[in-house]
Order: sequence, then structure tokens, then C-alpha cells
Amino acid sequence: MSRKFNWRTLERRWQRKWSLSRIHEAEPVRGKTKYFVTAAFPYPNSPQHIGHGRTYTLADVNARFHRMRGYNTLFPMAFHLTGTPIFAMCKRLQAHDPEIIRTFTHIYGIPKSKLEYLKEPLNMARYFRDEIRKGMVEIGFSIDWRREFTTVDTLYSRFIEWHFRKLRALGLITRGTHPVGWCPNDNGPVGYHDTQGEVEPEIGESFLVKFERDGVVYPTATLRPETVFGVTNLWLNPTANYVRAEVDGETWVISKDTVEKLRHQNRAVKVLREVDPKDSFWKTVENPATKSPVPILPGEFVDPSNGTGVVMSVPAHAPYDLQALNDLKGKESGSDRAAQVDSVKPFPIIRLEGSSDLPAEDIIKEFHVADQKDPHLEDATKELYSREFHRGIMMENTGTYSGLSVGQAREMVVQEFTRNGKIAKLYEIKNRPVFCRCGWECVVHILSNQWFINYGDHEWKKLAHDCLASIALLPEDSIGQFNYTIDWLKERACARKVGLGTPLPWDKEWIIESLSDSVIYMAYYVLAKFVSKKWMAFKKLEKLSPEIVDGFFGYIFLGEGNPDTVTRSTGLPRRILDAIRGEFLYFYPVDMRHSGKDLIPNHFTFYIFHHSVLFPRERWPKGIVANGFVMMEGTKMSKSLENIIPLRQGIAKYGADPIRIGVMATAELGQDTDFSETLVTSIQEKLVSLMNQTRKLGHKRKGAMSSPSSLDKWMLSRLNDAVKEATGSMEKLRVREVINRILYQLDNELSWYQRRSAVKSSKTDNRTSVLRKVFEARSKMLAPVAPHVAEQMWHALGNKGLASMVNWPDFDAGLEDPVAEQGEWLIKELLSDTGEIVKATGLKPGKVVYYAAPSWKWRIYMSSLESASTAKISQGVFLSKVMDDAEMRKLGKEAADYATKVVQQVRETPEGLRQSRLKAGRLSEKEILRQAREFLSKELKAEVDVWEAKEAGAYDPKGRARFAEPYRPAILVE
RNA sequence: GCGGGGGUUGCCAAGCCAGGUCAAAGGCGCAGGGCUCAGGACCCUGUCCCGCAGGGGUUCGUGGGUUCAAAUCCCACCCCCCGCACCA
Repeated sequence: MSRKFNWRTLERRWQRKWSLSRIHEAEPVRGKTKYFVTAAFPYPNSPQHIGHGRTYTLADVNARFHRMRGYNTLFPMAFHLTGTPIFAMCKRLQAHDPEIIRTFTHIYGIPKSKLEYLKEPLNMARYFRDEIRKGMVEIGFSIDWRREFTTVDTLYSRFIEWHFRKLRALGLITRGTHPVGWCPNDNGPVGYHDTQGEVEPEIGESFLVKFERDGVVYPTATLRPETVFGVTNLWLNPTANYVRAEVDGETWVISKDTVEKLRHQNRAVKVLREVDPKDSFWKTVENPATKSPVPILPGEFVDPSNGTGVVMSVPAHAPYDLQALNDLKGKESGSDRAAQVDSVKPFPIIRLEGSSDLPAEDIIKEFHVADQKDPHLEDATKELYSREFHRGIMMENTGTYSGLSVGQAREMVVQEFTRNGKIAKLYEIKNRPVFCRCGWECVVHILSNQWFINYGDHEWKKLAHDCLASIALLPEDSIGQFNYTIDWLKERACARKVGLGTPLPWDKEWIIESLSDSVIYMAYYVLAKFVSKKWMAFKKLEKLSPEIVDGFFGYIFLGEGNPDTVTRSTGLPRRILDAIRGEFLYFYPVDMRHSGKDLIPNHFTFYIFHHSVLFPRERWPKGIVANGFVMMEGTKMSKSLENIIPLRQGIAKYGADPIRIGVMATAELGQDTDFSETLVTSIQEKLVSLMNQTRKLGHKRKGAMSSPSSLDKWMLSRLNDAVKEATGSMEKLRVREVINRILYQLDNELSWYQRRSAVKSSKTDNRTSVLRKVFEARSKMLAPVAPHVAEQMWHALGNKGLASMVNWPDFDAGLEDPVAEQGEWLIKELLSDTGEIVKATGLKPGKVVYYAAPSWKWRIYMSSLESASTAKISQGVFLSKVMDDAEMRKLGKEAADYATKVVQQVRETPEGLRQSRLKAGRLSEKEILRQAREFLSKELKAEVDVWEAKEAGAYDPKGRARFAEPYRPAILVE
């Protein structure tokens, strides 16, 4: 039946009502507290999928919750078009890339006929923006759509210009050189989406150590410049092509492949002539560190495209070098070179605990390396590098570096040798080869005059830390990552030459990059509402001079300058200007900003940085929540696995509310959650059954409750507890807990209530009234999470208006009923204990007898609870207190034994339970059990008798009554 | 390497910060029963081992420690995941 349920109809009905009632449109209301929620806006180069749904659903739940708690809540949305991914996608479509076509048609479900249209970047952006917006409406997000904008809107660009001029005026913009991944064919930078297989080109730093002979430099590329002291020889590949070239005024011998590489790294390279490596072999060059001569030898393992094709050999510490040297010795043995080769002897310069004088030799043995082409050699090298880096100490033969750790020595060697020109930096693509989509291999290119935002500024960092300290973070343990990021950030390139976006106002060749133009846009939502009215005044404003436009932004966002002047210069009516400024002051700052946890090391932290320096403290962000990702049936979502469900397809297939709950229900905030078909179907069933139950309760309101039974009170007390817990959890956005409490736990309690009341006489039947109360509160608490279902339930119960707009239920201390709670607890425990006995003994019970605890035990028990509530209860003190009581003394050992036992028991009872039992006071167990007799009898399928221990005439053939204790009646099963 | 998150009973996943009804919530799966013509759904019951009286034993990555008491606190170690820059 649930499968046939028409979610679409339900959703449309309520979405239409929300829209007609404009309940999501927020306007400033004087005297009413506001709550401003934002979520990271989407980038429209693909449809949103269920994973995005998690962040936005959470934001929506938060917004709806606050709305119900009486906050004037604003939740807007916009679209981020800045950058290159849209371009990249269009380019691939234009090139008829089969992979992207498959993704579009197969996963995204876009008709083939649409593809032509999508080849145009702005068309694509428009298409996916519409798609995403529709999805957000269909899943029921309570967004104020009047504030929508995109980051390429003209006025937005003016806003970003203002933002950047501000930063520059504050001295936070710097300029310098910067290495980037680059395609020599396209002549432009490459990001991961520009490469084959979408791999990010990783840039690594290596060093050129310059060996010299007669004014000719052999620049050897290495990651370990500190080992220069242990060099025995250089290697050139005898089969590779080398050239002699003039590089920045020096004469270098390098592999042919190196020429272009150096040019991309801003070196002036003039090739003089090709050289045969064989001409260099057996000659010697001077070691720049030790000044001693070392020979150049042939090594086939040398990769001419890696580094410079010139390698320094440190056989004591580099497995490759040692292996190559040994191979060479073998090859040349007996030849007239043998003596010379044999004279090349490895010697150590780093001491490594637990290693011989030749750590490289040890590791080669350890890894069972056969020759210089053995793949194990690579692993051996990595392992030794790592060991020496962490545990190695420089030896006496390294001069002033002696005694230093390898890490320290490297830093100092680089510093000192760079100063005298003997070491230079060389960048490499670490994970090479990386190929551009056009087919060319990517290289490292150094951009000169790159613009940066200087997050390394100390004052700024301090401000950012201050700002962070004032932000409520969810989950709380993400604080470490934030602090780390703030400390670690330094200069960050903030502009590129390609892509959509706003040109840098003072250097229009550069376009402000996408992570930099999206850090203060939340403020723009205020303005966007006015701009969307398309008044001429804004059209005019867009075209005014920077001074005037900056004056405008400075006034509305920072209160700078004078409104009269701004009005005069912009031509914007004073009334409008005041309204914008007023609305900004009303809604700003953002109370909670939502996104995935992947944005902590970038966007979230930038957001903090920029707000801290641009805005006064009272406009700093108040809260940040970083949620985990969504997995699909236990695996990561990925295009190649084709397990991405676009949100709209998901809604159509499963319904909006089941998806909303599906992404929230099975994991806590920061944890990744798993979405699966079985999960979402079970949620569907749950929701449908809720709606059915509500429908059965019907519209009719019954009169007031007749005197409620203990069971009724228990149910209301549980409901009240659910309200309390759900509220607390919601405040911390622990939505999983909320769902668990109001959907599942409450269901268990309801089913206990119904099971227990099934045998009750109908005279005092309050069942319907109690159930109505439960379902009414439940529909309210469900409203933020599953708004469509909640509205339906609310309506079915005969309520007018919208559940989304009523007040969230309040905790009512008056409904707390410890007596009823403890009474039911007693019965439940008793039932389960009896079952345990039945199971253990294998008896088929015909008669079950219960004995309630005698009053003297209750006195001791209650007294122990009291003692434990004020101080740590101690055996001796409590015992003597009990024995002070004449009546107890009369009971003698029996009382003492019980008192001793009870101390231990009470000590192990959790605080909350102790409190509750203390509040409940002494239970009239016998009465409670007598009332539950019929129920117990039915459950146990046996006759049930209840006595108080030692009651006159009690049936107690086995003398069990004496075991009765408070909350633990004695049991006899026959 | 640096930083962050995590390892819980068949699976998923709470609990851990604030130690004590914790053999450990909830869901899934599995088994038995009820309901039903039947299946599904739904509702009970069970699901580490032992137990003819509500009990006992052994468990929360590994090894130590603190405590009357440890999944929870401390120390050391092992394993998995994520981020480390110009990219949204």
C-alpha cells in the first residue's frame, strides 16, 4: 500500500500552500528576533544530487525549526558561476567527449537533443540553475527566492570590486611569482577538471645542485640537497639527448627535455648545441660543497625527462645510485676502466641508528632488489629517505652541519648554497605524467605578477582567531581543523586569467577566482531582494564610477559615509537606501552557515578571515556547521560508478520527505551517512503509517479528558520527555537524535501504551484524547524534518493553518510524572524478569505470584536515595544511620544486610534515575501490580496473584516473599 | 610528513566530552510466534556463551595504567578514511 502512496500529490498540495502564504519570505520586523541561515550556494555545472541534499536539508531543518520557535527566519539562496568548471564542461561537450555525454544523458537524464544548447557556458549555467532551483522547491526547502542572484550579475561584480579594493586598501593584497600546473598547448593553467582522468597536477619542489667543470655547470636535480657531501660521482644517461645551453648567463649541460621545463619556470634558456653524454663520461667535476673532484659516469636508470637528466650520486644513502654503481662495476670489470670505477667508493655522511656504514646497501638487501630496473628499488628508496629524514643525524664529514638532523641540515644547506648561487629551485609535477584533456603533458609554469590575498598577515590571523573563538561550531570537534587552517594559510593566489567572474578592478587582465569572490556574499542577499525588483535606479547604479559605487556599498554594509551624500551621488531614493541599510543591520550577521566538512580548510576559513577584517565585531558570523558526506549503498558516490542519484530523480522516485529523512537519519552530524534503497523504503512506510494513524484519529475533537489513569499520565510524561529531548537535540542540530526520538522511540512508547490499555475497561477510556495529544505534538516536531507529512498530519487532526507556522511544542514540567514513569518501569521490568525465569526454568506458568516489598525495605531504600543525593554515600555511615532507627534495630541482621546491599545498588544507579525515584517517592507497588493484574495475566497467559510480603494470608509456599525489594517484587512461578 | 576524523556485539550505527540500570539505544538481517486464504505489511519474542529462578561468564582495534567501578579517563602501539592551496 505504501508503495502506491502518491508523494507528488502530497508535496504539491503543501508546497502550493506555503508559496501562497509566502511563509518563507522574511522581512525585517521591529522587535522580533531574527535568525539568518545560509548554505554554501551551488555551482551549476551539474544537477545537485542527494549528497548536496544533506547540507541543504540540514539548513532547511534548522531554518524551519527556528521559524517555529518564533524567530523571524531568513533562508536565501543564490548561484555561484565564477570559475572554469562550466567552461571545461562545455568544451568537453563541444569536443563530443563520449564520457561527458554519457554522464549527461545516462546519469543526469538529460535528453540528447538538449546537448547542443548546453555547449554554451551561460546556457549550461542557466539550465542547471533552473534544475537545481526546481529540486530545491520540490524537496520543500523554505527558501526566500526573492533574494536569488548569481555571481556574474553586474551589480554583484561591483560588490566584489568594492570588496577587493577594500582588501587592497588594507594592505592584504600582494603580488609575486607562483608555480601552477600548466598545459603548454593550451598555454593556460590546468585544474583537475582539465586533465585526463581528472587528476590534480601536484607541484613538488626539488633542488638543483650545481657541479662545475671549466665554467660549465652540471645542475643535478635532487630532493635531498644535504647529501651533496656524500657525492661520489654524477650520472648522465648514455642513451639520452643532452644539450649545452646558456641559462640565465651560465653555461649548463642538461637533457634536451629540460629546456622547455626551465623556460616555463621563468629562466632564459638559449641552446648552444647538442652534446653527446659520452663526451662527458669519466671526466671530473667539482663538488660545490667539498670542492673535491668527482667523475661523471653512465647510468641508464636516469630519466632524462625527470629533473635535468643530470643526477648526483650518493651511493651510501641512495639505493638507485648504489645499485647503478654496482651494476657499472660489474659491467666494466676487466676493462681498462675497471680501476677508475673501482676507485669510486660509497661513503656515509648520515648516521642512522641500526644501520651499517652503507644504509643503502642494507635496504637493498631488505627489499631484495635485483638490479637498477627492479621496481622494488623505488620502494626501498622511499623507505630509506623516510628513515633518514626522521632519524638520521649528519656525520662529522659534513662540516658545520655535523650533528644536525637531516631535516635541519636540508633547510640550512638550501639557504646557504642558494645564497652563493650553488643551489636553485626546480618545480616538478610530482604525480607526473599528468595529461591535459588536449593530450599534452602538463608542466609546471611559473606565473610572474600573480595576485595574492595575504592570509599570512599576522594581524589578520589574530583577528581570524578572535572571530573563530566567537563562533559556535558544529560539530564542536572541528575547532582543531579551523585553528590549524588559520595558522597554516599564507599567500593565496586570488585571480586567474580564464573563467567567469569579476575582473580585478586595478588589473583587468585578471579575473577574481571563485573561492575569493564568495566569502562575503551572504551580505548581498539583503541587497538582492531590492535589486530583483529591477528598478531603474539600480541599473543606473551599476554603471556609476567606482568612487560612487564604493560609497554605496561602504554605507549599506559598513555604515561609512553619509546617507545624504550617497543618495545624492547614486540617485537612489533615501527611503530605499535606509531600507537596505536597515535590513542589513536587522539580518546581519549570519546566525548559522551550513556546508560540507570539505569546506573547512578553504571556504569556511576564508569566510572567517574576510569577515574578521572587513566587518565590525557585531557583524561577525555566529555559527558554522560542517556536515559529513552521503554514501550510496555503502560506497562513495562517483560519476564513474554511476551511483549518483540527482536530487530531482530521487524525489520523483522516493518522495521528498523520505529523502530528507534518509540523509539525516542514520549518522550524526560530522559523520558520513549512508543512503540506501532499503532505508528510504522503510522511511516511506513509517511516514505513511503515521499519516494513516492520524487520519484514523480524525478531525473530531473530544471533550476534556476524564480523570487520566496512571498509564495515561505515563504516556503524556513520555511525550513530554520526547519534547524535551527533541528540542535539546534540535538546538545542537543533532537531527538523527530528533528523528530517532520522535519517530521511533515514541512509537515504541505508543505501542506499549496501546498494549497496556488494550485490556482496560472502557469507562475511563482516554485513549483517543491521549493519542491526539501525542500525534499533534508529533506532527509539530516532525515539521522541520518532514514538512509535507507534518502538514498532512496536522490537517488530518482537524487543525487549521500550517504546521510549519505553529509554535514548536514547549516542555511542560507539569506533565512530568515520576510516579507514573516509575510505575510503568516496574511493570515492564517485572514482565521481563518473569519471562527470564520462565525461560531459564523451562516452566510453563499456570500461576504467577508477585510479592511487593515490605514497607521497612522501602524506608531504607528511600533513605539511601536521599543520602546519595546530597553526598557520596558511604557504607558505614549509612548503616549506622539505619540502625539508629529503633524499628530497624528490631529487624536486626535482616535490616543490616539489606542496607548494605542497597548502598551498593544506589551507588550504581545513575544520577537521573535516582532523582526520578526520589521525586516519585515510595511507590504503592501492591496497588500498581493489582491494577496491572489483568494485563500481566494476559501477557503471561497465566493466573496472576499479588501480595505484599508478609501480608497475612499470603500464598507463599516456597518462601519467596522475603526476596522482595523495592522496584523488584519477588516472583513465584508455578 | 603535518593536521583532522574514525576502529563498538552478523552488518549499519548510537554511547565516549560530564565513568556506575552497559551485554551496551535504534535500524537492517536472521529465527520463532501472532494476524492473514496466502504473501507483503504490521505486532510480539529471541538473536555473545552458559544457566530448571529474575543469575553468572567473556566482550567495545591491541597492550598497559588510574578507579570500589572503564566502551567511556590516562599512556603506548596497530589499522582505516579525509585535507594539505589557486581548485569548486
